[in-house]
Amino acid sequence: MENIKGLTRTGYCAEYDIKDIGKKVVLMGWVNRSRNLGSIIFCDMRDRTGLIQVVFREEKNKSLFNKATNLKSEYVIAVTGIVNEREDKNPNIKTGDIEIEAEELRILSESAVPAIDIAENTATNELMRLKYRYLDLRKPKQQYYLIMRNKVAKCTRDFFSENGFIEVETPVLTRSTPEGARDYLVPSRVNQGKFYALPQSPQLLKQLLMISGLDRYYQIVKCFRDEDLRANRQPEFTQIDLEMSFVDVDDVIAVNEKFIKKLFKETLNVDVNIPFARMTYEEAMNRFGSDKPDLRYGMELTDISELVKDSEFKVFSDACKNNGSVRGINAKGCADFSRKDIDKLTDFVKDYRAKGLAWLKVGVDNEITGSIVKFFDKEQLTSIVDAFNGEENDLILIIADRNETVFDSLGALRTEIAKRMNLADHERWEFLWVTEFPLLEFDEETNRYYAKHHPFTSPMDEDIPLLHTHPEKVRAKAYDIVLNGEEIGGGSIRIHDSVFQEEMLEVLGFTKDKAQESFGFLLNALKYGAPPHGGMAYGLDRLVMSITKTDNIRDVIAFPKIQSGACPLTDAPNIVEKKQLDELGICLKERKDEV
RNA sequence: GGCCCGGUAGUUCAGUUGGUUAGAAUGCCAGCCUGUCACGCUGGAGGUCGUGGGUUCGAGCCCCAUCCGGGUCGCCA
Repeated sequence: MENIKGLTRTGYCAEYDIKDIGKKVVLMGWVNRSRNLGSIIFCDMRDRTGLIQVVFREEKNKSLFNKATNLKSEYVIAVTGIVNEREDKNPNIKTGDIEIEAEELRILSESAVPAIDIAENTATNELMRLKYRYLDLRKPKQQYYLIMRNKVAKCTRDFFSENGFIEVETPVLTRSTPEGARDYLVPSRVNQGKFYALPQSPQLLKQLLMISGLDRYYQIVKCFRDEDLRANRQPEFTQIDLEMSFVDVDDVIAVNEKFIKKLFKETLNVDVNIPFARMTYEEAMNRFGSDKPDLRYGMELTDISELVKDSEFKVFSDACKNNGSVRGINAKGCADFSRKDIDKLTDFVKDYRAKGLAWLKVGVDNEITGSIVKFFDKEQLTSIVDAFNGEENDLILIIADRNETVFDSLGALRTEIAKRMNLADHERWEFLWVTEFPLLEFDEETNRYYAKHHPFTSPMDEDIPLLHTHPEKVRAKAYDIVLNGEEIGGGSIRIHDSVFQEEMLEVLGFTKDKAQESFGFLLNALKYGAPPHGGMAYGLDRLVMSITKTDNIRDVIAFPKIQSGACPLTDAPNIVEKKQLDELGICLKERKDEV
């Protein structure tokens, strides 16, 4: 192996073009591919900017040529040479008009045969890719994700700095607070038997910063939640977190629309129109069965409860009687779905606790067929189909159940069918604010109310009188920002009155003592002149996913974890030395498989 | 914890009703080749078919259990 003594890189591989012909250059990078034709070798060299072809000719320099015959995939090399125009150009790569006529070659580092394909574009299984993540990240596509993520972070810092926000770091070793996700715990050596918790978000600390008078805070910050992983959920993820003093809902929304506008201009050169559409939670649920509707396509829900509440079809009439409803969607042009297809959709909605899926097809001459025709006369069927604006070749899918189940399953079904029929225009960016979320949710298992957002969210002023009489009807000053059917962020105006905050905790079932024990530091702080304040947090990873159009969160994280929460590269989590446990005063229970 | 999909050569995959010595592409090794660009041509090496058990004359294929990966429901204030 050789060193780079005396060599200074003149530029990146893909930075050169036809204008540089005749220049002497020094390049460093990886061997993407080498093609040996016998007396001439073409070597594609790669760095993070792309590829450039290097030529070695036996007739020109025998010893240099012989050295080049040793080049293999992923060797690291330094090449000195002259930029030449190619005899045969390659329009498929950026530097296809030129090549480097090699004058010197140094092999800086050899490579074992790569465990995964880098130059090939094969879809290697993810476990392998993550185990060799440093190789996987050599792929241009993977580098694109990280480069885009950096652009988002840079633009975020630029925007919030320019708008008077101050970036403040909050602790990673903090305390566990009740409510919310499961905490990651860190044992304290100095205080044995006590634990830090990693933050699920810096929520309370940023409120304290408002009380401190920082006025506007932001932070790009890691958050941790010990819950099961999903395609868009990692146990550690990054938030763009912000908080503002002396604001109400519209103020927070206005600043964030400006931010998003700048972000999309600078990352994708896309002009988004502001202000964004707004919709209340109630409207979103009624029209789309979801609090994060994708507005790139229609297929809205239709409520036919009134039409069928007295029908002889028990499934429909019972649902209406039991405070539920009968609703459906019209899958335009899907009448060619087979029974098997529809059975699969039925299984699909069962995942969302729906007990079944009723369907009607509109055929030639408006002939109506389907699973429920025998329960209705012709006139009734026509009125149902009309309610859906059903036309020839439409498939109408109906669910009768508790409202919650109806919305969950139809909302998911709408998304599923849109995916199957490719209804979404992938070039469109549909932003939406969903507002007026319910403040509380009742949990039947524990028989109490939980904060839907978090316990520090302010109710809407006009709903405060309902807090003790009809808690479920109280709406919150909470808002989510939705992009193409994905929730990319959310926030709320917070309670800034300590007495009212205590009252809220009481509604949530906290005794005075328990509230003081858990949130005493906040309740105390609120007594010392807390300004009205509110804020937002974006899921940075999800935002980058949207911008880069990937549906896998692992793509936008350099070293992500697999579904079990493990890191195949470092083998974390792992066992530790007994000595470490002793110092922490921790002794492990025997594992079942060791008993 | 439930449900669905997957696990066969270094990698990506095929493998018929259960039937001879488990195939292909790519990668790798050797040789040839002066304009390739997924270079080409010739030859070669490379497999506990995730693991364990069962059914059978015979299992990559069927059955049971189990492990691993992905998706999803629950969960994620």
